[in-house]
Amino acid sequence: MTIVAPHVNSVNMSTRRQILDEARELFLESGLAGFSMRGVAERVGVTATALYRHFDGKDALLASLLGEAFATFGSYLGRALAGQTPLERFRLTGKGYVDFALDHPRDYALMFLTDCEDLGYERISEELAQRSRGTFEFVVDRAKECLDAGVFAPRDPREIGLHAWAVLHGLVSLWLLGQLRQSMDRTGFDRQVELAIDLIELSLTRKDSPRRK
Amino acid sequence: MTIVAPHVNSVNMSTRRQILDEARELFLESGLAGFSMRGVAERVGVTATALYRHFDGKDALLASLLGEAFATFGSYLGRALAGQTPLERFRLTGKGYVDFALDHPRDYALMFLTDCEDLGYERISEELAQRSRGTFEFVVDRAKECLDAGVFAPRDPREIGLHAWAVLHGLVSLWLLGQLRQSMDRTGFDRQVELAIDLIELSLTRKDSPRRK
DNA sequence: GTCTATACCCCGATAGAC
DNA sequence: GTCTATCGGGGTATAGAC
Repeated sequence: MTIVAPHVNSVNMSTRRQILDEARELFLESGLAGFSMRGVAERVGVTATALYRHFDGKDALLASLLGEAFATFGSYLGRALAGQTPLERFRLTGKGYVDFALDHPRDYALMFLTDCEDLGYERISEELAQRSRGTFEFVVDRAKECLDAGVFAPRDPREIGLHAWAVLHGLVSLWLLGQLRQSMDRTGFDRQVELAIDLIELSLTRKDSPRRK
Repeated sequence: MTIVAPHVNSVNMSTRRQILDEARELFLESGLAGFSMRGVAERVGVTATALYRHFDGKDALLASLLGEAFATFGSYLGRALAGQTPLERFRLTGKGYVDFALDHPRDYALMFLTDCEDLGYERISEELAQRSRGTFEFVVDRAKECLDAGVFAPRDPREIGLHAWAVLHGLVSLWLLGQLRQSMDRTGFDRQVELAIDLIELSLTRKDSPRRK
């Protein structure tokens, strides 16, 4: 536990901030594998042990980066609210999801491609878990909108949200992990994303009344 | 640079085999994070450096484990050929995929959840890349069967295969990485897998002639 | 050929001095 | 708050014993 002094001077504040900034930069450059306390310390200009006065350890530092990543992620999804119809907002949410993953691949990897136990943020701050749930709820809400409008055939909105999440996460992670590198280029991938969103919609829209779009 | 060992005598074979077995066991117990040359060596009863007489390094050792994993994976997919109709074989392929992932989570993680660059099997043996392509071709063939039978609406079979792969990979990887642990149990996950396969089928089957099943 | 011993450089983390 | 010193754990290259 860190006890904060009653008068937080600007020097302490900026040190923490500086560590965070250098940590982020190192992480973006080198990924999780190349991310080390010693590396961060060198950039900041202090010894590695000094970092432990500001963060509880490597995991805590990564958790802070993760928090920033989730904030950015939320803003990407939020753009979908500009859509004019429930279905368009649902589709734009998917777009935003993929855009975030491609714009911030390191962050995405930290958020969704790292084993929660592997480098132990199993008991990561409750604030993060909540933020994670929150973003999922956003997707579920988009699904509910479509259900209420009668665009989607009746189904559990959480099942819909999870399915859509799985489809796009699967595609994005295959791409980011290099599994598709030898069989398609970026253009081909973008087309596959389009197709995936189309197929999700196709499987969810009701067939009896063609009031879509 | 690389020492190729095409023909090895039986004495080497058994040592090599023993290393491989202990490596596999350690990997299954501890995962990639806990997998170390020193750990393997201790189990085998030799020093760590001795392993380098049999394998080019940690990556080469992991590549061998990966090869065995792909063999097992192939047998899981192959079961789908017992299906009576093209659509059933297509669906059974998906089942086999998920079954493999759940029965052999460590292997699955090594195959599909590890960055190809992270721990450098970027230029992994061509044999492995071919095996990987081969399993994908199996899925594509199942899609072709359905297309030829008129069960699926006309579409590029490779796009279908990739989509189905992405859906199940996404679902499985969210599960294996613990992303769903707090929101559903194993039963719920199994139901979601069923749903995912249903939705894939729904989005691919032709709507004009109901000659499915 | 196969192994051991040693060594070098990486890492996370702690204890205690200033 | 930051330092030095240090521990335990890694991958792997080299030298040399058998």
